[in-house]
Amino acid sequence: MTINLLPVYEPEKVEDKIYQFWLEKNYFKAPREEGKRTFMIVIPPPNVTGSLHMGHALNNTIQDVIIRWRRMQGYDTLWLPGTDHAGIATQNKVEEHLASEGFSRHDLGREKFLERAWKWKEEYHGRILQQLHKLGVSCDWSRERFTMDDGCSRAVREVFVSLYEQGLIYRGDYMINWCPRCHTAISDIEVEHEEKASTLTHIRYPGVDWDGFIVVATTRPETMLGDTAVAVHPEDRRYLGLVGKKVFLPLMNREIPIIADEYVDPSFGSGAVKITPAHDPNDFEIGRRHGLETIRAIGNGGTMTPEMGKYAGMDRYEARRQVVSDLEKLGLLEKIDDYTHSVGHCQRCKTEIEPLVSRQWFVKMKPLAEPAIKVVKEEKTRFVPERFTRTYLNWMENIRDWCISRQIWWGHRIPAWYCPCGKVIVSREDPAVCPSCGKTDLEQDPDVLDTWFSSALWPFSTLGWPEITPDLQHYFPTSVLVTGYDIISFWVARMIFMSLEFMKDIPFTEVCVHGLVRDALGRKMSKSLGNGVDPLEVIEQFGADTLRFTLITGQAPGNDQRFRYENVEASRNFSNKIWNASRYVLMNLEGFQPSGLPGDLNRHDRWILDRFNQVVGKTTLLLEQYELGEAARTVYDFIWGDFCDWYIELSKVYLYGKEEEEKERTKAVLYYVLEGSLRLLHPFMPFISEEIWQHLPRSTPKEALVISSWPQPEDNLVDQQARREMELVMEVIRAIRNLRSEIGLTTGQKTPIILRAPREFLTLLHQEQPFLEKLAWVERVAFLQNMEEKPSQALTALVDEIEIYLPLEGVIDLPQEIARLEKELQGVEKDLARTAAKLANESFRHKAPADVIEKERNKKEELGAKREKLVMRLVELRKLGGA
RNA sequence: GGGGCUGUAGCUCAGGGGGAGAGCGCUUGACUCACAUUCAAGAGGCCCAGGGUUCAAAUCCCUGCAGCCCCA
Repeated sequence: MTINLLPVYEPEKVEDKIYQFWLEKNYFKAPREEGKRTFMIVIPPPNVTGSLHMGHALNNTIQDVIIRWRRMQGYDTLWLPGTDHAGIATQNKVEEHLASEGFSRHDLGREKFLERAWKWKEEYHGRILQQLHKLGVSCDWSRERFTMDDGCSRAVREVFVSLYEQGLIYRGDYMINWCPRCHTAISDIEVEHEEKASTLTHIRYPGVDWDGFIVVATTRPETMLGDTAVAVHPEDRRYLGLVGKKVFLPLMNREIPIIADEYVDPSFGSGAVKITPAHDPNDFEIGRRHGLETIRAIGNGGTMTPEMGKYAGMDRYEARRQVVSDLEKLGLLEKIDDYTHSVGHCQRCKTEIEPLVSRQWFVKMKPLAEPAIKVVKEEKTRFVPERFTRTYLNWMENIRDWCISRQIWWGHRIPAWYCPCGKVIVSREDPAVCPSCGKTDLEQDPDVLDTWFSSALWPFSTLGWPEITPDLQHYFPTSVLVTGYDIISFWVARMIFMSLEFMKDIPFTEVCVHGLVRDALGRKMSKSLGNGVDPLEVIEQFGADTLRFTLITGQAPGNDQRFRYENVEASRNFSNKIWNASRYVLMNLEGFQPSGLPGDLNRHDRWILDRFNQVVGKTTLLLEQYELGEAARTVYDFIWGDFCDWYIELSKVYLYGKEEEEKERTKAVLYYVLEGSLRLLHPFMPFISEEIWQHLPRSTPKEALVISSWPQPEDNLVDQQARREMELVMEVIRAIRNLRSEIGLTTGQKTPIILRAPREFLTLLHQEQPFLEKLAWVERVAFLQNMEEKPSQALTALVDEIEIYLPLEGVIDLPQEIARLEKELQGVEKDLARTAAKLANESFRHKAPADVIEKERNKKEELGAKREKLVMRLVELRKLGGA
């Protein structure tokens, strides 16, 4: 075969071609074979708001590594892709776009607006797909889904109606979080809290029919316009006589009661608090307990309501200033203190949230949360790393009802209809007439559902539920969910309780949680900072394999990572290393037909095969534990450190030598290890591994690496002796190189070497002589007999009990050599002292395990021998140099 | 206020009860017949501080300090 590989790997010439090849051959399509063990992942559906960022690249790479590995292991594998309609986020984008044309969504109307939104979805969906292809993910595209496609919509409808029928979905007037900019209610977790420097305004409320006033403090003076009471703690002596009396609400000229409630903290401020049931969650609760009136002071647009007298229509911040200044004029402003408190912001647009009372739809959470807590406590679903179990449980155990209605247009319309007679109809089919009065002018609720409502059904809606499809029966529950820790409560938790409710089963057995990809300085990547790195750009410049490998090796389970181009380059260099190692092997495989490993393997072969075998075991174990970063590093170290740096170098002695038999044997081993390494590498770097694999000669008709098998450790490849011997040989080679560099020899300047070794090592060293010469640039190896005199003018090194001399007649710098050996002696003595102390310790000898003691004894012996040799050598040198 | 994570070489980070690791950077040398996106050698660290458990702690536990995150 002709070898036509360039000396530098060019991913752009390979990746698209290979991906097309995989697609054409349908390798990603899940076979759904009865009786075969299944492995399934549903993709966390990317939002159709825009393009994919580095976090998506990481998330999808992790999934792809896992799914490719399992596919190679022979599982019936399904990775189901899809996208999310992302209600508020997408609506905002489309509205922004409209605004640039000078329209609002209301100018357009609901229907036309939705057309625009679908168009938007089509465009970005296409972009996302293309990006995922570039990344090389092996999703089953024939099963792709969208949260608003017909099937998912049917699932949403079924779930809503069913929960409503069970009384688990209800509608009512409650305190919700309102975003005045998005103009919709949002759920508790869509509110981001931020510590903010603010002020605490102390206001005097004069007594009605009693002298004096009560001081209340607030961070939001404008809400006082909607106050309907002042509350104190029932046991607060300062106010004992006042409970039940009234105060005068300034500016609004209303009288409001003084009430007593346990909730009030008497140690905070004056011990009295203003109560605004319409604009504070706690006040709302107190208001309900005491039957207080709820007065809306702030409207949906963030401006004061028409009932607010002179403040009506004023922006809430302007009203704040005006209220304070008016109070001051009236002499009712006690003081203003600096104060820090946390303020809620809209997750989507960062506008300050307005808590207000509004009529919304809610999911009753307690009954749904209980089983969801149970399955995680019983480890039916397991978080990796485990610590995220706490995050999950903490949220689930403190859960509150979920506000699911959104006052936007893009999303699943709430399947509720209102009849003028007052009847509310929630049904699976669109109703034509009111079942109670027969009227036909029914109106559907204008609101849509929280995006996460449909995402919560994702693991089963994508498999066809509510229909019981073959896919659903075959693949559900899914195997693992791969996701960032930032959406455990948004998404993971909700999938678990929805799945338990509707599938009567967990949605997945494991949750593999990863961290965020930050910028090189450790900051979150964000649009506003402009510090985001576009994955596509990295792919174009360095290739998808490189990006994938960078993300995977930079990853420790559940931890954030920084994206740095230094790491990208390291990964790029690694792919080039693999490329060139493969070139070397292929160049030497002329006329080779693989037919398994030969029977007579030499030490080098047995060593690399033993190492390979170890790496297979270790990599597999790490993947099972979702330690993908460690797994990738293991493969990296093996390919570069063992295979390239050592075995390939050793193999040159055979391949460039004369023995035909040795050449054939070496070729077989090179082939075996390279081919196996490509298989280990494939989940991490699918493109380059497939490309090279396609160039390998084959005797079996297997057609692609992607569907080949995952290597398994084999007992007959274990070889402890080869391992020990090669470690020694490598150490000797390193020691010689070390000596050579002491005196600045270049690789071209070959030197003789004199060895003196115990008998047990002589055969080994004799056999390894050509390799010592090749790898340590030695021209001649001489062996000293036991009693023979050592070379006086020479550098010395010790490996085990092997003495290595690098003769240097006349040029040796004696004082320098003595200093070097003294330094080494110091190190040896330090180690020896520690070991000796350990062994001298009686409790160590009694309580430490036998193997540890044995090891320590051996160490002591070795170190002792080494010290002796060093001391002797120093004596000789000192005699010579007179130093 | 509750919970969590991190603190290891100049930088970024792995690891983890018994002899301190990688990549990058740095120093020195080499275009050695796969690769200079390379090869070889080297310098560099009381593994945040204090206490406890243990024969043995960088590793486990507690406290503190510093930074980050989540939840209320």
